[in-house]
Amino acid sequence: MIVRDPQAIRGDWSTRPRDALPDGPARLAALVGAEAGEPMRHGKRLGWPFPPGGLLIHLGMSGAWVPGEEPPHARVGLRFGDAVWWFRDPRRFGALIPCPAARLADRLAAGLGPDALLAALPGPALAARFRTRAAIKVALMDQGRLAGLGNIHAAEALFRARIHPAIPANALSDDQWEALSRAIVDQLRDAIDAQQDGELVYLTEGGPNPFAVYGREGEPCPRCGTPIARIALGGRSTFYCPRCQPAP
DNA sequence: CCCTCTGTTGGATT
DNA sequence: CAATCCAACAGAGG
Repeated sequence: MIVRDPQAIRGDWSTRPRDALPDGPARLAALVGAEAGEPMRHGKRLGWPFPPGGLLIHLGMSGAWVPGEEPPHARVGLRFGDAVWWFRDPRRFGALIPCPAARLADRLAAGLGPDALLAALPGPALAARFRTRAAIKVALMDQGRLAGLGNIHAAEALFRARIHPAIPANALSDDQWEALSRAIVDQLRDAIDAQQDGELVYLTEGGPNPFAVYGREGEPCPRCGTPIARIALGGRSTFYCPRCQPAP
């Protein structure tokens, strides 16, 4: 185990290096020699047992695990046999949280709604979790309502469902909830499939933009050709097609 | 070179 | 409540 940045090791789900665990490196070192168990996921969080210890992981905005030579911005390296896997995280919002194996599952799900893929909800159940006047796009990104959608996949799911991102969540029709329920699952499944035989991880890693509307302001909608629009919702850029996703 | 803007997350503040 | 700011850093553009 190699710790390049002790502040990547946190005591709780925090995006801030200042919330580093004081004895973080020692707590991580306690995992050395343990046999890895089956990793678990809930929303954007990971839990990885190394009984009797374990590790909770959040990649933040820019975190990734990469094998091989030490990359720039390496925070922690874990050795598995001959291979070293590096936690690389330029923006330092990612967190590695030591946690007893017995507590992993609880802490993994604490404060989160159901996982958008593992516990996908049919339309009516989805609607029940979104009784708010907040814009549907903002509500979709609230991990306490539904866990797993961030800025990119919330926008992409709304495009698939043909729903304008600024519509108040509690104003959607039954048909729209049904469409959104399917769109969320389809979006996440397709995104995961694309990553398994490609490397479409982040927009900034070079290569073409793999998304239908995200990051495509002014470009033609892939469905109707209308220029993609961009607005800010909840302080974040949101992309949509003004024709396929009509305003409320 | 310097300054400003933007960003894949999430929490606190206003 | 909804909008704004902030954390921390890099890259792009003026």
